[in-house]
Amino acid sequence: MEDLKRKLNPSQYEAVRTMDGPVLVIAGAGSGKTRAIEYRVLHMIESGIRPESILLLTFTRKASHEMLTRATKHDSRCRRVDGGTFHSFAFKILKKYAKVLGLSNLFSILDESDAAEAIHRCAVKVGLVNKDKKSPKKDTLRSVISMSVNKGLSIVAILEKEYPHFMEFAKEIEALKGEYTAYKIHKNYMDYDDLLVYMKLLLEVDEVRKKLSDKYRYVMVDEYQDTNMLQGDISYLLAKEHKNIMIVGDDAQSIYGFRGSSHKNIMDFPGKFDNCRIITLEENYRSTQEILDVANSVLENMDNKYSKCLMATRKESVEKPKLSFFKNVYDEAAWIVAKIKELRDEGLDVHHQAVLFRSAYVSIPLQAELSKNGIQYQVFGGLKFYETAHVKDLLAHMKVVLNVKDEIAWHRMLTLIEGIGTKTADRITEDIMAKASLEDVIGKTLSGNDKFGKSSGNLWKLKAFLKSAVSCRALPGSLYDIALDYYLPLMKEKFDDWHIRINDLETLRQIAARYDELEQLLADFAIEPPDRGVWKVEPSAKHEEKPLTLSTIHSSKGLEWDSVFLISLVDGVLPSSFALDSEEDIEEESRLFYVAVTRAKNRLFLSMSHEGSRGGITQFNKISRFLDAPNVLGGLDQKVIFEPIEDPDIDLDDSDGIMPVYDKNSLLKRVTGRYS
DNA sequence: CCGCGGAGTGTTTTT
DNA sequence: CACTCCGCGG
Repeated sequence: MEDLKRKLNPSQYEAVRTMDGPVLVIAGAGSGKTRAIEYRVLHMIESGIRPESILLLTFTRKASHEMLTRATKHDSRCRRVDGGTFHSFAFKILKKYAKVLGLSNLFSILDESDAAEAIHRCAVKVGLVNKDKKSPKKDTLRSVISMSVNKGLSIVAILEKEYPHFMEFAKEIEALKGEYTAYKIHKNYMDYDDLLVYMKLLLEVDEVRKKLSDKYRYVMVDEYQDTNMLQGDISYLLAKEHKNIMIVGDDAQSIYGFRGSSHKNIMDFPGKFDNCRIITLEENYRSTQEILDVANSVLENMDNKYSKCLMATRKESVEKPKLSFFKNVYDEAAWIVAKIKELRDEGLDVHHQAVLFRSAYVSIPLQAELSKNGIQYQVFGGLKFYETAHVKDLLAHMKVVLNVKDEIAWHRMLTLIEGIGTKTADRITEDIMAKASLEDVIGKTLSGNDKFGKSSGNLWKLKAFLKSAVSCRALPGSLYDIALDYYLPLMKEKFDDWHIRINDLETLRQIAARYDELEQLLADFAIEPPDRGVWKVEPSAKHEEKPLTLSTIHSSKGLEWDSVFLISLVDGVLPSSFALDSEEDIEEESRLFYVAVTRAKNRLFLSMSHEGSRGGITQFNKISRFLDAPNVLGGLDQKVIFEPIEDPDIDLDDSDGIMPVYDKNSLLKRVTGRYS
């Protein structure tokens, strides 16, 4: 106990010691909330609480893993604490209890593009694919329906705010939403939202809720400012019986509004329970005051209600945050890489440094520069490799082995085959849907007669693949191997750049080989997708250096580094141009900036480049509006590294006075040896 | 009915 | 500028 008191400040200590009843912890950036949770888990277990009865819900799998690993170092029993994301927890529970809702516990998860595909199928059924009127596309429909589910608002309300020009389709989309829901139930599909919707529904069943409350006596939810209405409801329901719940969050770091999260959740929490204890962690242990000043002054400039002002506990300071301007992104990338190497040479390993950005695409020039310099890096956020067409193709071949009714997967597989288009694939899929098992599909649907016209000749390979797939359905690694054997020729047909794409499949192979259950592999891919692997650097990376982190700001949440580079601080990138017409959205962007800045412990480098290209033409980039304010700029050390200068060639004399050597025809002759 | 080629469009953040 | 949708030829 004395030990705890020494390791924690009074607020943290209070949070750790308060085990029973509802607790709200408002924790500013860098205030040691991870530490508080870590020690709270530890303290609970040492006080005799069974680790299995603790549930730790976090926003990303990375976060929960990190927390539990740290606690496990002190006490190995911490490993038995249950935790994960809301989605993965819901999946786990639904596997066990789906039958209570009348659903099958053998369901497949639809990721976003699968869901869009499914919605498209329903849209065709409902007649929402209009030729004359410009009807919304499948991705738009998916997004509207999902937002309406997550925010608990009507389709009309969502359209009003996000897609007013599609207002005339409101009734049809409302109908589509119903159709889509029915479709998923019928086909044993769940999309991401369903996991939460059905989890909540389950918790509303008294018997189930009591059972789960008996098991999970203590609930903790981290990053609560990023939960949406459904996740909030799930949290209340989980604690309804015993009220032992601690939520931790920071309204100034709410950055997932686009997904329906609301910092109102955190404000409303104390009202949901009597005698909710509120603990505030204010002191910042992470960053220097100079860095915090930048963060503070950006929030100051918003007309919002963040009362918090971060105060550093650290007194020493390394250097003032620096703002640098460059001519173009290549100069920016080159300077950053040079700086990273400089810091490394001073003894700061690259793995204590990170480069953060608003959108993944702005990191591409930097990635090129890093590879050129042989620096290992790892990218978080942005396009996931499991979302790429080739990975989805291959996974489809594994999905149908698990769930014969997965018509989206069947359809995907079939259209890969030459001679089979949408229509034929529809017909075959329909036939498959009437079969009870994979064996039936092989024996009946693919029985060899040519009821599917000229494409039938190409189906025998599929049949052969499925035959061998049946025999190794229990072994994800082997299934992967035979699926690749079958898919590789198709992939070479489909993609010119298959030799690059095959790297992702190799990653997939390594992952698949680690699983001994197909179902778990596929679920993890949908719900807790692995990050893209460490980028392999040419021949020999120097003695297995841990990689540099490149990350979207969203994915950097909760993490910290000694030195942070925040790049592309251009108005239209951060804040994103999508946010510009809504005050509310711009505020969220400013919180994003705040999150980014507060990741840095000692050094912060802000940068932008002036030469932008939008839609083909170059334009002059303006500095992010968040920086362009006296109180922010005042706290920065500014360097104009490359002024946006004119192209030096312009200063050369032009060709006046030099006689032409070629005309067009003689030039052609000179170059090609031919006259036109 | 497949598949190719041209036109057009919108381009973020994540489970 | 990459991807999707549409229209046409085979």
